[in-house]
Amino acid sequence: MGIRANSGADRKNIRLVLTDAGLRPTRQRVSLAELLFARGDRHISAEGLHEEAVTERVPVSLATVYNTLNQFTSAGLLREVAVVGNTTYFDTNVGDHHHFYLEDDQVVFDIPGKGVEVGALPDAPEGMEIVKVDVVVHLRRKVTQVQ
Amino acid sequence: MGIRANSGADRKNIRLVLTDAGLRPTRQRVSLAELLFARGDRHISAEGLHEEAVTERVPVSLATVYNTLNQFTSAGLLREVAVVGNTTYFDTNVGDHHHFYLEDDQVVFDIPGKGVEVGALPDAPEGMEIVKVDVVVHLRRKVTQVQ
DNA sequence: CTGTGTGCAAACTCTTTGCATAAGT
DNA sequence: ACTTATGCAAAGAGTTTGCACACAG
Repeated sequence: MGIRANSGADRKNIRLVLTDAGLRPTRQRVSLAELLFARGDRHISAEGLHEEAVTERVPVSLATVYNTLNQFTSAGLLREVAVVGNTTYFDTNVGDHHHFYLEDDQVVFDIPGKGVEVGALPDAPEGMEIVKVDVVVHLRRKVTQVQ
Repeated sequence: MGIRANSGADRKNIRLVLTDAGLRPTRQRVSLAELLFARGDRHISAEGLHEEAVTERVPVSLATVYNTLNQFTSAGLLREVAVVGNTTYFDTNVGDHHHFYLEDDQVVFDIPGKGVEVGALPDAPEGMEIVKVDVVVHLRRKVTQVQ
């Protein structure tokens, strides 16, 4: 069912979840999972997570961060968030919910509460099935007149 | 108001629209606009448009295609479509509507008709305003059992 | 003629890959 | 021990940029 911060994202729990997902609980994967799931919902890029790992004295290479994020996503522990741009964001909240994208800062965050209701979903075309629905509300900082 | 194929996307019209947008109607820009707007709604990448231009004997460099697509987007003639991945897709339909993204083929197409209704939009956070809303319904080809 | 646009190649960013080394079970 | 993961550096996409030449008004 994924890793939830408030269910105690401690090492034991994390190792269990990784094992269940068919992923060896290596030092790097456990540490990255801790960083990712310790503080509840996060939206982070590979580069961002790597920097954080370096700061936290977790020895891990950028390539491994990419591998790990993709593996976690395949395992359903993370979800990729669609935004325009060349950077991929990963969301620790796997449930159905949607996102604000602040264009000025290139930052992603959850739309709080029941902010968006996607009404009737379209039927998937013949022979296809819906994998997920991403709603991204693009924001810009309001231009305030200087007085 | 943009360029609409069925309003006659001929050279005269295109030159006018470009001029109104503050863009000089150069050979390349007019030709690219023709390719983009000749056949109604399209979703195309820079690389794809460049290949098409080459096929159509329109002499234009890839860098110019990128420039042009970005300029058209700034001018409101195109709209960027949000999908995960490293390729940016541009949509000739600037109106409010949403997209299917076929993951297997990395192809974008419009959701036909009134397939999606985004209900109440969330309030933009303090000091910000909503620029646009992108809904992307990810599809996968249904796995059919071999018998 | 004057200023803007274009083409080319190089630079840049993000991401993936190949292979030797290290670590998990 | 055996297998899988990691790190490094290099390769690979996609995109942007700098500067000389070409073109539109």
